[in-house]
Amino acid sequence: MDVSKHYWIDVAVQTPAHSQIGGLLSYRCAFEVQPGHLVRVPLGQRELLGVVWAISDSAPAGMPEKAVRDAAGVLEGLAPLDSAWRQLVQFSAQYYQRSLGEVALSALPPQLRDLSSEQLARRLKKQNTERTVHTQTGPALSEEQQAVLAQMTSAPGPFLLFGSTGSGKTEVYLQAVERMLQADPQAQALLMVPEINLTPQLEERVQARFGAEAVVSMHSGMTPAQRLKGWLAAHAGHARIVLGTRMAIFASMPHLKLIVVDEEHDPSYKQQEGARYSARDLAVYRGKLQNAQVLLASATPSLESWHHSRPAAEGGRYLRLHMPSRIGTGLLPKVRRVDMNHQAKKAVLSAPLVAALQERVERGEQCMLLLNRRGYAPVLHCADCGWKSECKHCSAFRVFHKIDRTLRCHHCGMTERVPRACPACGNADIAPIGRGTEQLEEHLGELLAHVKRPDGTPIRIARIDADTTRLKGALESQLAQVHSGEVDILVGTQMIAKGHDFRRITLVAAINPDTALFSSDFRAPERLFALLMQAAGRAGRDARQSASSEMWVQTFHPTHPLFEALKKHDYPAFAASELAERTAADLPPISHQALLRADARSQDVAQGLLNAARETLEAQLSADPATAELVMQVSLYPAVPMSMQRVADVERAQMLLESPHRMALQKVLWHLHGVLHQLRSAPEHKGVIRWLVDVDPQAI
DNA sequence: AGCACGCCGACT
DNA sequence: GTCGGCGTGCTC
Repeated sequence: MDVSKHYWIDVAVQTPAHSQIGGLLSYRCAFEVQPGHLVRVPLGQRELLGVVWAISDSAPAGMPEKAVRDAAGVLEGLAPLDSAWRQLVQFSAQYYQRSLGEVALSALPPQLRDLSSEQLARRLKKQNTERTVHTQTGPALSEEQQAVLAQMTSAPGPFLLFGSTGSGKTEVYLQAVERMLQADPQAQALLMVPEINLTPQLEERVQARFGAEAVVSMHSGMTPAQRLKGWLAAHAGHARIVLGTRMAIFASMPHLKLIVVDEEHDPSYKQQEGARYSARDLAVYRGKLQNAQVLLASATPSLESWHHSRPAAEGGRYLRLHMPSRIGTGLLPKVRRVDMNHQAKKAVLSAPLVAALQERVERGEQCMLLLNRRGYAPVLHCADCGWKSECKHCSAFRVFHKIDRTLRCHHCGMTERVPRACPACGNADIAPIGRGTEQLEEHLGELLAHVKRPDGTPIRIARIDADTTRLKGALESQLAQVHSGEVDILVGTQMIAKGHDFRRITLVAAINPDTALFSSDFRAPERLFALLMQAAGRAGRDARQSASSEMWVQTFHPTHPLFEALKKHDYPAFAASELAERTAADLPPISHQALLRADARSQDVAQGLLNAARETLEAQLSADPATAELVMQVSLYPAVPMSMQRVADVERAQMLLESPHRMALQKVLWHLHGVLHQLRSAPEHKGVIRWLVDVDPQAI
């Protein structure tokens, strides 16, 4: 391009979709750039980093030419982001209803924003070394593993690997990566895990196999400098393997050839703020875009992926691969249900479970108890006047934490010392209701105080939940204690059920899983089943003890089909019955949903905006023959308060949109966007703080 | 979202 | 008399 005369560029900068400048901004440009280059551009008083999206020889239409400002400069030495990356960002922005710039900029390492060209040049120089992969030979594969890898060579995918816990899925990932790296000297692979806690152990294994040089990690726990370094290495193609959490789906990887999504059912793959993307769904999209193989894997797949992997003749789009057997002689633990109807009233721990725990500890084995409620008791109550420990700012109870004698709101963080007497009537007799992990730990200590380990030392009980792992490194050190055998019984929330390979645990118990059976959230049973299967997978990982390992479930509904399926470790049966219900009720994955949420000072205002938006939208769509059909295809439900109606003095309401057609839903959402802009300034909607759209919400 | 400008309360 | 509260409005 002729440098003497300027031209125009359209740039994505970080502006939210609901501001008036949600789209691309135009600048005059006197230096040479290509789409995908990073540039600095003025906006108001500041100078921002932006991504060049388009280049044009003619001035932008619709604005006076002198209103167009000059781009300040380009980040030199950085290859432009390729078109696949830009398409991924563009698709995400559109699908999840955010501005292009917001998605693009949040996909880049934050440090890139405030780096001068000189600083960047120094970084690039340091990086600029080819890195080699040193592949160690992996273990011999089972027949099932070999069959899976063979299928991956003969079909394009995407694949859903349905493999039970302990069937050796990780080894399949590693060998798939190995094969791909060897076939193509440039190829890159992306391995995703749901949680940051799970990256170190996979990292260790990947580095042991391929050498530390060629592997980088990407997750939110890294320092800004580490993030930049890893990002640059992936962007340059030097990092052959990227390992990370959901954010890694946006890593710039020009030679991407394989994406693995481990534990693909895990809700953590769905971002819950900003652009609410599903990294798992984007992985499938990105695979198509870059012609990379996509492998989703789980022992309890999401019903979405299960449904998509039905036989092709029935419309399935993924190829389902099976690995049913546990490696070695290991067996899945026996599932035992305890009918709590036949236990002492108000007992937290049933007598047979207590006896089993004692027996295991005395044999030198470890046990794990799951209770999905942290704190000591979920609510404090006055028997005299009926006062309960409500939070002033949220529609929730403050949880009693005995350890520091506080009442804490788990939603807004409001913390107060426990009152000595009832704040409403002065009665001194206030008591906790219900149990949390803290109380379970205490209670267990009392019940088993007399129990000794085989070496005669006293029993040791530990608790792991969000409260005990608040400090950095706390989780690691606590897990290490479990591994080293210092701990006999581990009590915790679901964070202990995920992925940690505890070799000596032989008994896992779910203390009170019943609430999920009758939840208003239609996905609650699916999540419970996955959690219990995953928890069961924690028991008996050591083959020598797997024959005697057990998964206990305390329930008032022992014959519930969910527990029947769990007992048989029969995910397909569970999935079939859930899918039948979803089909009958027209719920996802049969239909598609989106939520429009409004936050306001009052519930009326929040609902008012949503209902006005619905009515305006339906009127507008019906009036135009080109869009009238959409009204028939998409159901818009009346606004309702969210299940957590008030958080930190903000009232929240939501409106559900549902459609059998994904595209129709998308179109309606974009119209809705315009309608909300029209409505926002009307006086009756004063007091609206914000609105947001959640496409494919995972909880309603 | 930032960041300005702009008009009313308690402080060196 | 100023410092500063956050309400409205604009940014290629």
